[in-house]
Amino acid sequence: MITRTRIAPSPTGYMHIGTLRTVMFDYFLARQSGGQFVVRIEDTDQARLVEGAVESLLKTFKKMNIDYDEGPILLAEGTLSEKGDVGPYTQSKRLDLYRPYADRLLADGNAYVCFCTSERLVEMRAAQVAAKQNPKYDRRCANLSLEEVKARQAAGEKFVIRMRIPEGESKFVDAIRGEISFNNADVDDQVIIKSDGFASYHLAVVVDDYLMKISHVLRGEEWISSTPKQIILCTMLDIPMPIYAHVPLILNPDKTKLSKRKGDVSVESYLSKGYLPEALINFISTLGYNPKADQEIYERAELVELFDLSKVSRAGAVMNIEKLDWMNHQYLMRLTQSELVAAVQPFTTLDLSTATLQRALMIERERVSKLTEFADKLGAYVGLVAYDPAILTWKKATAEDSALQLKNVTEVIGQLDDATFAKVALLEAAIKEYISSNGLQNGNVLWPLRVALSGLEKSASPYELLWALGKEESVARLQQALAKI
RNA sequence: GGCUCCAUCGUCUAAUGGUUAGGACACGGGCUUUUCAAGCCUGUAACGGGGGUUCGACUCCCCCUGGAGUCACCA
Repeated sequence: MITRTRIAPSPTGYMHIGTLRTVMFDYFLARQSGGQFVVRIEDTDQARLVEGAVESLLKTFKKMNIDYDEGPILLAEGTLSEKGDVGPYTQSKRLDLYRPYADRLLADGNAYVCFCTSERLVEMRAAQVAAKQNPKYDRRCANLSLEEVKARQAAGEKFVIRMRIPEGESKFVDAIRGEISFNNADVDDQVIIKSDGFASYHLAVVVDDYLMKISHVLRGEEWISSTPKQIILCTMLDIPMPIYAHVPLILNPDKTKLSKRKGDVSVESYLSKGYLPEALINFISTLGYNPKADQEIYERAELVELFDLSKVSRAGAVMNIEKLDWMNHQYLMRLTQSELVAAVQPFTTLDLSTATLQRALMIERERVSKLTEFADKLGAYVGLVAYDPAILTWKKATAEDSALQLKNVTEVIGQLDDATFAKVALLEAAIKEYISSNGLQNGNVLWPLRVALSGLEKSASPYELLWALGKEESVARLQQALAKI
C-alpha cells in the first residue's frame, strides 16, 4: 500500500494545534504504510500572505521533530527550497497548472464566467437572508452568451469563473465517519478562478491532489461541507477522488471550535509555555483517539504502529490542559540530565553550566509540569534568599532545640567525604544513621536542616539539597542559619 | 435559518448485542513522610430523552432534544 497523505498548512505563520494533530495523523499513516507524507503550502489568497510565514511553519516542523518526505524545506542558510518530484509544493507557484483545468470546465459547460461585483453579491445575500432564504449565488451570469462574455472581457470588466453545480446528489465515504451525502441543490456555484487570476482553494486542491497522486486527504471537520464541491470537480474533470478523512475539531472548554480568544491555539505558544515537543505530540495524538484502553504514554514508534484511522473518534474534543500538564510532567521525569539541561536552557537566564544547577534541575523537575516553572524553583540554589529565622524551628520543637540540632548536624555534615556527597542515597543513609544512632527524632533534625539549606518552608528534601549544593555551600548556609537563630 | 456532522463520568476516552459500564486527568479520603512534590491504596462521578428491533441493548434503526461546523473572489 502506497499512501500519500498531505497537510496543507495555510501560511499564516504559526501552526494551529489542530493542524498539528492532523499532521501527526498524516505522519502516522504514511510511516506505518511505507507511504509518503507530503507538505503543501496553500497560499492562493494573496491578501493573507505573511512575510516569513512559510519559514516559521517549517521551523515548527523541525522543532517538533516531524519529518516529511516531500514539500518545501528550509536550507541551512535560511532560504527556501523543496524536495520531491511532483512540485512545486507551493500553490502560488502552480498557477499555470490550474488554468487548463479551468478552461476545460468552461469548455464543457461545467463552469461559467461571472461578472457580478462583490457589492452586488453582498446585496444579493443580504436580501436572501432578509427573505429567510439560503444565501447562494443566483446564477445571473450562468447563461451569458459567448459573445457577451467576450465583449465584456474585452472591455476590461473584472470577472471570476464559477463552477456550475449539476443537479443530483454528491456522496463520499469518509474514512472516519462513513458515508456522507449532500443534495447538490444545497451547494453553491463556487468561484474556482478569482478575479486576480488565482485559482480558489477548491480547484487548486482537487488539481494538486490529483497531480501529486495524493491518496488520503486528512483535514479538519470544518471542511466537510465543502467536500461536495471538490468531489463534483473531480467528477467534472474525470479524475479519481482521494480518500477523505475529516478529523474532529479541538474545542474550547465551552465546546466551541478552539479559538485564540479562549486559549492558546498555536503550537508555538505551547512550546514557549514550556511544553516538551514529544509530550505535546503524545497529548494531541491521543486527543480524540485512543490506541489502547489503559495506556496514556506512548512512544512515537508505538503511535505509528498502532494508528488506525477508523478508530479516530467522531466527536470534537475539549483540550484538557490539566492532563497536558500531567503528561508533560511525565515526559520531564523521563529526560536524562543532559536532555533536561538542554530543554530548560531557553527558559532561564541563569547560568546552567554549573553542577549545582544541573543537579537542582534533576531535583526540582519533580515539582514542576512546565519548563517555565523552573525559573522560580532555581533561585534558591543560586543564592540563599533572606528568610524569617522563625521558620527554622519545626512545629513540634523549640528554637533552642533547633539551634542545637543544627549545630550538631553541621558538624556531622562537615565530616562527610566527597564520595558520600556524590549520591543522594548515600547522604540520606549517613544523616539517618546519625539520627538513629544518637536517638534523635527525624523532624527535630531534618526540618531545621532542610530550611537552613533552602531558606524555604516548602522544598525538596535535605538530602537532595545537600547533593545539589555540595559540601562547601551547604555548610556555609548552615552556619548562616546558626548565626540567625 | 438551510445543509452537514456529532452525543458514555466535570474533561479525554474503552466497550463493536450479554461487563458490578473499564482506564486516564482533575477532585475527595488513606498510607508513606521533616515540608512540598512524587509514589502507593482507595472513593465520588457517565450511557441526553422517547420509541422500536431482539431472549437481551451503551452498542442496530427511527424520532426528539441538545451541541457543533458550515453557508466568501479565506483557506
